[in-house]
Amino acid sequence: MLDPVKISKALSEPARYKIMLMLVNQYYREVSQCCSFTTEGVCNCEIMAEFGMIQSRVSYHMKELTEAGLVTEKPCGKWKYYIPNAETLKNYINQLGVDFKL
Amino acid sequence: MLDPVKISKALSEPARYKIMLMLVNQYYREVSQCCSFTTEGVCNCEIMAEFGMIQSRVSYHMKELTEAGLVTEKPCGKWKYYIPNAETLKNYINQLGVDFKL
DNA sequence: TGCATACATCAAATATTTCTGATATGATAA
DNA sequence: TTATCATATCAGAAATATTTGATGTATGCA
Repeated sequence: MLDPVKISKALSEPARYKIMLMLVNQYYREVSQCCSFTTEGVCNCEIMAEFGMIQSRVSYHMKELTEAGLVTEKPCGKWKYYIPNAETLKNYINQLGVDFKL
Repeated sequence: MLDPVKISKALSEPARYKIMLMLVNQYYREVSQCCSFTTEGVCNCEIMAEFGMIQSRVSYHMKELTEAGLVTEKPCGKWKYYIPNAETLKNYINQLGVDFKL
């Protein structure tokens, strides 16, 4: 099911942790920076701008986060929006509690 | 203070996660396998035996766990016992909750 | 249609982590 | 003391992860 080692690894990269923080804080806004209509989620190009990262690097990290289940992708035309997956984070925390008897 | 990225990294290695599970489940026993008296904690050689790992490999991983604050060392003669640090795990979980607004 | 934009993917380079065997340190016991 | 045992540390090898630039794919617009 949920693999706490895999999620730990996804969170263990500083750039990825920062991206997760950004997603959590900005994923719901009135007006998106890219699409001309209201939407939720943060797109690739916003992450590039925020951290000064090149496009392929952002893509790589978003794939890692998505494969760990920490992020959900929402394509929107030629853009792609990312939404943090609170369920996975909750399950991860819960699993740690069970595994380590907290 | 507490660095969630560092703790994630410590937990992101399969061998280390398994060692943490072992520590949590065995750190308090009536009779130690190594010392001739009752003690708490699991020693290096028990971890070696449990997972079939060589000594330097166990030492390496225990150092990583200790430096992340996940384990506390308790020297006992020529042995060294490791005790899981529940406080760090709790703080880690708490920090994730704050950071990701759970 | 052709062009521009956004993101994905690839291969190569670089960086980092993990593993191993050798050796060092420190404690115990004869 | 000397021998032995448990653990630490080191240097090199091996394995993995990350970064980059080039190229591919798909969408939207003129």
